[in-house]
Amino acid sequence: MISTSYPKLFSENSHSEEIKNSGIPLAGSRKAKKCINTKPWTQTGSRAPVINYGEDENVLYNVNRLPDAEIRSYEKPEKIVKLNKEGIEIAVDRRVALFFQQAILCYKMSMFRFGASAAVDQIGVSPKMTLKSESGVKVVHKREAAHSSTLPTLIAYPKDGSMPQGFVYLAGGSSYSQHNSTIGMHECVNGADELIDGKGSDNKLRQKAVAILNLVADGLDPVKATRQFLDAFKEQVRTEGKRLDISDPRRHVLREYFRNIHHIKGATQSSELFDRLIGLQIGNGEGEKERKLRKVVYKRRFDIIRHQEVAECRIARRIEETQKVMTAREKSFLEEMLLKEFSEDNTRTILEKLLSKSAAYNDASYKQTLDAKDKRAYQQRQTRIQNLVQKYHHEIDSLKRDLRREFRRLAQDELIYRSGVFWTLRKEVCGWTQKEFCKQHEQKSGKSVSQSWVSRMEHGSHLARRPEEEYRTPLNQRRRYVSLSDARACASTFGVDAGLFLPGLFTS
DNA sequence: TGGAGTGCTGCTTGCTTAGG
DNA sequence: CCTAAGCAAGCAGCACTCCA
Repeated sequence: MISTSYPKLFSENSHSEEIKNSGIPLAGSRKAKKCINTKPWTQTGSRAPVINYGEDENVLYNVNRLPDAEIRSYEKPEKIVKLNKEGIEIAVDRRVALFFQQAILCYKMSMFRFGASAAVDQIGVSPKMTLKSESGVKVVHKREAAHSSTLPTLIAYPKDGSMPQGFVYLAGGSSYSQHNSTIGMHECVNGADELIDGKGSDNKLRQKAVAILNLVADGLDPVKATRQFLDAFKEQVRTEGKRLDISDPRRHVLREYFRNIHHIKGATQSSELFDRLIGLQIGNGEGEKERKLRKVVYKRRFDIIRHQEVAECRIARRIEETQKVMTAREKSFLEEMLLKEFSEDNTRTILEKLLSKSAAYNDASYKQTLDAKDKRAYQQRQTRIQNLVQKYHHEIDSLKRDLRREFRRLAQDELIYRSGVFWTLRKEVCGWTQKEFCKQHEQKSGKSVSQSWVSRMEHGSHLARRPEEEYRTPLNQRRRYVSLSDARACASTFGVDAGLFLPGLFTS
């Protein structure tokens, strides 16, 4: 079985300990982060939301150019909902995707009992939208920032009673930003959300979702859990809808929700939707090979997703620690400095996700598009950042050292993940011996490899057989790192998509 | 000054064999 | 029979020297 030869790296035990140790208690007041209509370098959260506003683009970008009749029509509930149709569709999609992600992160974390609290972070603010015509017809749409997640603030309580007040589960990582990103829509949409979610102890969706996650922590499969969640979601929408007056705009929102849920529910019957969410292409078939592939690869994928998230939180905590002594302005300068410092592809991706901020403004091509005023602002910031680096050079040097170590570790973990996938595919999915693989590999890729080569490829997938000091050959002779080009060539031999070997990126 | 030659080092890899 | 590790060959990169 997998467990006997699975490296410690991905064990549930080590994860839950680490998550607990870096857990931070719930903060008091709600913080909202602006992510559009600012300079690109101050766009906190610009990467987290899919869209900022849910309205139809034709209206959104023409608020001053619409005919009177159309403007007036947007006072009617059904038209308000139609205006936000796309936003609602994305919101429902994300609710399901984000629940699935949360389920993966909670899977087998039986050390914790989970609970929920109201959102304390909000990425994206939502100013009102005014539709106005030349003749003076004016309709104001009050917007509210609607969280896409049912459980933006998931609280974990260690069952051993060591932290009775609990802590925000995996706060600071990129999944946390995803769960706290919002879409700005007419207030009736958020109103409908509030009806569905409830406050946590009223047997509405939030409470039901937490209950499902607690089952997941005890071993319920995240895919099954997501299907259960969808059922609960649908049921809640139906119940709330029935209670509302026919003229209530929220009723129309709920009806639109219902249509979307019905649609997604169809998609969740097959495995393709879940494959896509964790970045796998297994194929649309539900045959024997696909079934087997899912059974073994999903577990690996869940593990690496959780593992990355824990690492991200650790990195986020380390950055926060350095920021503690700084003013708010200096804090944002520090983030920019890091984005610039770690600009190689792999580290940049991690940091961008983590800080919910795109570093594109540092690219030469972007700088050329700036007008004179913006260019000056950009330059000014660069000077200030340099001053910051001088002021805190001691703290910043130490932070950079630590981050480099973290990134190296992450890269290492990814290699171990790949070698695990290799072993799984050869043994569990294809049922080949190492020698058989050599034969197949030569036939399919033309590259001749030895049995030892295969053994070395798989070395990372199991724990060391003996204590390290007992080996006479160094590690680099026993292990071969699975490079991306290796992965591609081997994927074709196994007859699977090369994406299986790549780290699973979630809803990004 | 630059190119060829030399030896050192570290890394990868196939062959062989111990051990399950 | 299958897999992992020890051993050693082969190879690339590098510093260094020598010579035209």
